[in-house]
Amino acid sequence: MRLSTKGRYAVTAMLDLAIHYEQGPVTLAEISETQGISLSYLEQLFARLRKKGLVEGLRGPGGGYRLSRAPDDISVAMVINAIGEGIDATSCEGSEDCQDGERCLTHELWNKLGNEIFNFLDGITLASFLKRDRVSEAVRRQQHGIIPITHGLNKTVA
Amino acid sequence: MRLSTKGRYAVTAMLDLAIHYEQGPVTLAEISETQGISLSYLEQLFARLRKKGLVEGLRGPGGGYRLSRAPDDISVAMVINAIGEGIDATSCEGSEDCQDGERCLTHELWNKLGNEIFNFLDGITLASFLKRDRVSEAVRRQQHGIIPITHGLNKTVA
DNA sequence: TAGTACCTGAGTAAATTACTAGGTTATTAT
DNA sequence: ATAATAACCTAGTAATTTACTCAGGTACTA
Repeated sequence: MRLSTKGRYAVTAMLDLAIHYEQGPVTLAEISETQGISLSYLEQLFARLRKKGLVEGLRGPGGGYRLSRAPDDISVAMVINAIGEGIDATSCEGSEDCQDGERCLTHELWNKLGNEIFNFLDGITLASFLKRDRVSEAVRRQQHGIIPITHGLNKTVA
Repeated sequence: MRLSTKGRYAVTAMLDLAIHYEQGPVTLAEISETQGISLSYLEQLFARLRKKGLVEGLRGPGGGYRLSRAPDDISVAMVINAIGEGIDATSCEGSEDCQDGERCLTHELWNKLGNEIFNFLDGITLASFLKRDRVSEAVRRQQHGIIPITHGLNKTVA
């Protein structure tokens, strides 16, 4: 699980496709211009998205890319996952490297957190991401019932 | 907002301190050995954690590091935020670079998502992270009431 | 006052990110 | 047919970040 600018590029580009869903395909040249991302870099990102079955490429004039599923059937987690192939895993997955019990524990715990973040992002689809009011409402609802946020750090994020 | 191996190093190291909370300080040499992280690298990470007021350093024999707050008062978000100083922000925060409306929209939307991830991680404290059963329960509760997870992607995460 | 451990900064190899260049296919409009 | 279009593919590369090393300091305490 990894979250960086690369993932943001992919998500914003996918949002572009989601906006123009059922309006025909969108060319990478258009996305490149609108979002200010290099064309060839986009091509590399979309090659991965295509291999994961998230988008379809249509060649020739009037061609471009379009989502292969409905916007409400593609989650942010799926996009980020498709991009960052190097799933990390940092060795230690049951066998070797794990000598003492404690190390295994923290690894397992971290994997748990990773899964939870993934599940969280998997609950946000491209469609819900566009209707921002709905998203923020849903997430606000999520926040209830768990450990309340007591620290005033929300300003310093990204 | 950024999530990488660096953040994991910091979180696992902080968990180590959380485990030995009220048992006196823990030396970086110990963490380095247990977790398999370079000592000097740890020192650099802890310098930042100290500047953010998350840990206290105690010099001299029998010294080491300890949490400056209780484990249930330090969130995963705070740790990750303390480490990754380069808050990203990728230009475009109201003024320049934003020419067309659409670009502004996606940027704003992305910032929204970033905040939501942060809030999510801010709800997970070092204490709750250790009591894993509690965490997973809390997160499971979170999952209810929002967009249900329909995709079976949980295996391929990190 | 010696030892332990924090602290600082400079440098560095490896990996990743973001991008460039130069092609080849496939499709469509003329 | 043919020319334009746009996906597709491959390789290389500068910039940045990550993870680490080295060499010193500084502060505390037994």
